[in-house]
Amino acid sequence: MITLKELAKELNVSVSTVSKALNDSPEISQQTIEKVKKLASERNYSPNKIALSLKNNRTLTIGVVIPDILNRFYATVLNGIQESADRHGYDIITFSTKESLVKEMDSLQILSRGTVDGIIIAISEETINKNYFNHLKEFSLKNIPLVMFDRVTEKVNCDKVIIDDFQTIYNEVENLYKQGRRKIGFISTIHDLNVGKFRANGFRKASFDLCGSFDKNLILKINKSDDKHVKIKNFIKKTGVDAVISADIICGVITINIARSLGLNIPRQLAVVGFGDKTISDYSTPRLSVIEQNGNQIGSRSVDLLVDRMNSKWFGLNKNLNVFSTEIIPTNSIPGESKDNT
Amino acid sequence: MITLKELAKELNVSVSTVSKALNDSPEISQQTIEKVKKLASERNYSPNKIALSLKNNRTLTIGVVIPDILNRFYATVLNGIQESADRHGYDIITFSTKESLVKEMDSLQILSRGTVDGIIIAISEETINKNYFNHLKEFSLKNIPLVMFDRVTEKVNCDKVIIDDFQTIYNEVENLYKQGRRKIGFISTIHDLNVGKFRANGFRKASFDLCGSFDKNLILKINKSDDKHVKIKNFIKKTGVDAVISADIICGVITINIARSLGLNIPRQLAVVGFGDKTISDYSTPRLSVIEQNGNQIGSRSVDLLVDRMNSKWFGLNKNLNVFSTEIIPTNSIPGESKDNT
DNA sequence: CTTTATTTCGAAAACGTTTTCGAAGACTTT
DNA sequence: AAAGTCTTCGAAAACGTTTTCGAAATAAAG
Repeated sequence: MITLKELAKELNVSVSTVSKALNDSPEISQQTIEKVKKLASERNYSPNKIALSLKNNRTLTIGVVIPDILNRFYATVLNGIQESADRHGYDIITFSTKESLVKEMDSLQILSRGTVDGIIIAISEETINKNYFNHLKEFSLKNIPLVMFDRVTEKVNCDKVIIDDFQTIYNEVENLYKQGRRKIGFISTIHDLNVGKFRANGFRKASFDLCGSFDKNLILKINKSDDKHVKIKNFIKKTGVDAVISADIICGVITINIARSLGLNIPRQLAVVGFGDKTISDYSTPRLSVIEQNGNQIGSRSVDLLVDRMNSKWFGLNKNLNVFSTEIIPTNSIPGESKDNT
Repeated sequence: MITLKELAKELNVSVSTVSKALNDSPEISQQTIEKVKKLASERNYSPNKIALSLKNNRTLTIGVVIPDILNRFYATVLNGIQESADRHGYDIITFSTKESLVKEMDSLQILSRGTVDGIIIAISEETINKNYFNHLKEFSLKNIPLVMFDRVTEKVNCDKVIIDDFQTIYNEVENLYKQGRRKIGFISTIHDLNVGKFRANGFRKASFDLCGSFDKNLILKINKSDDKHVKIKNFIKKTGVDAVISADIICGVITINIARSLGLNIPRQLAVVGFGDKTISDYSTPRLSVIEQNGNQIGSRSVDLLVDRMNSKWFGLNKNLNVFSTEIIPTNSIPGESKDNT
């Protein structure tokens, strides 16, 4: 790495002159500006980002903490964050907590050592279960901007980006009902998370509102250790559902495959809708109809909110720093062939 | 962020004393050490990483550049990199180039501004097609350690981590042949990449060696704009293959689904093997048998090699800095039910 | 020719650390 | 009591920038 000092020495001028010349300061004559720039470009000089960060108390870096990078949804959000951060001139440094509270605390600890200007986070499953949020609250105190997405909690005061899980599922049930489905099932692998609960609640409420009653057996909870194929097969056979909404996409695809191996025609005898990412719908024949949570947009908006807050922190735009917003990103219905498209 | 200076002021000692006390220097009396540590922990002090980076000329950060974070293989490698970097005490800063040469150059440009100690990269498709590697060669000159994985090129001198695409496919063809398959097909969506070419070559060579001849029609090339479902359906019908190896996993799953919709029994009438990630095999019924390239291990080993090289750079271990190694990570055969398991 | 204004540059401080070196004080030793 | 030895701490430099302020040199004005 070539430094200002080396350039200065070679040109027999001072470091300050070189710095000013490269920044087109009016203090420096055109002649020396050109001289300096010429050598700088020859030597491929570009300013050391670490030194700048130290000087400006600004790293132009965003910290991102997600529960699992192998989860496609979070990868998509990360992708959206990347793109938006890039647009705003920020780099990102990522941590994947593997759903562990300890790892989450470690990650935040590292990030609070001056390496980032702000943080975007979706909290881990363990954090939610243990109901422990002190490590997050500290950031408000330290005055480090924080944005939570997807996995949020009202215990922490900050900007948030979420989808309306309840309403989305509610609407989907309603939609299937209008298409004549009367025995609609719900499959969930994430009933422990609040997003999972919201989705299940949306399902329950819609069932009540539409049918006047609600059959508990129409909800299938699958745990991590369960054999999904077996449980889904039994569920279909036992309940005789004519439509299934899956709270995650994998079970949606599996449901299609199993239903077909049971000789059911899709979507005539069984409609299937999955919650998740559209690209995975390709994996099934017929293609799974999906309710997509727009991960890219969630990531992108999170960055926007964060950048807004960082700017008002630094440049003191007249914004009330104690008022936080919660943004709801709409879901998209991506038509496949696993349900009637109306 | 609380600083040494503030602690020093509050304790009426010098900054150097505080620093030494926190680092348990023998120069400082036990009494003051305790006094300092007490206040430091009260104030939740931890040293500013940026300042340390500047002082030590070491950021303890690794730059990672991948073609697409939405590609599950690269996400898995990134996951392996995360874990291993964590073990070694490094943070990572990530860039996703979207297969674009320009983005790749931009990313490397940013990373060469002192933010990272070393770089791990899989080059983009465009970079390969345009055969342009100057931006990578510069790193050798700048003496920044570089490790390439998966998408590598012999044009750049550095450590590399790859799998043996050729041999892996060769072995798989041989295996299927031994199981009695005589009309083995090969489906590829990545024929432009060198890894894709290696795989195709392995297929060709094995076909030659085993059958003494090679039928060009048994290779199906699918382009991005093609409808995979249609092309694969036609391929199966036209060629009458009794086994299919897919160079990527998505087409493997699709092949299973289409074959079944054509009334073929899997694996009796058609064996299917896919190259890729095992978790996706869950998406098909029967489960796809996969050849897994161990992304986690590829990532983990890349970090190991990089850390090795960074250490020998700083601590001058007697290692020849001009000798680079290429590590080949073995592939795993993950049994599913889409071929005979022998 | 002196004074003033303008142009052009350099010295130094600052960001937060660690580390080298010197100094002051206390304690031993003759 | 003088000289030497520890113990304990502080001043200053360094990492690579930018920026403020002062200084020198040149030009313009009287």
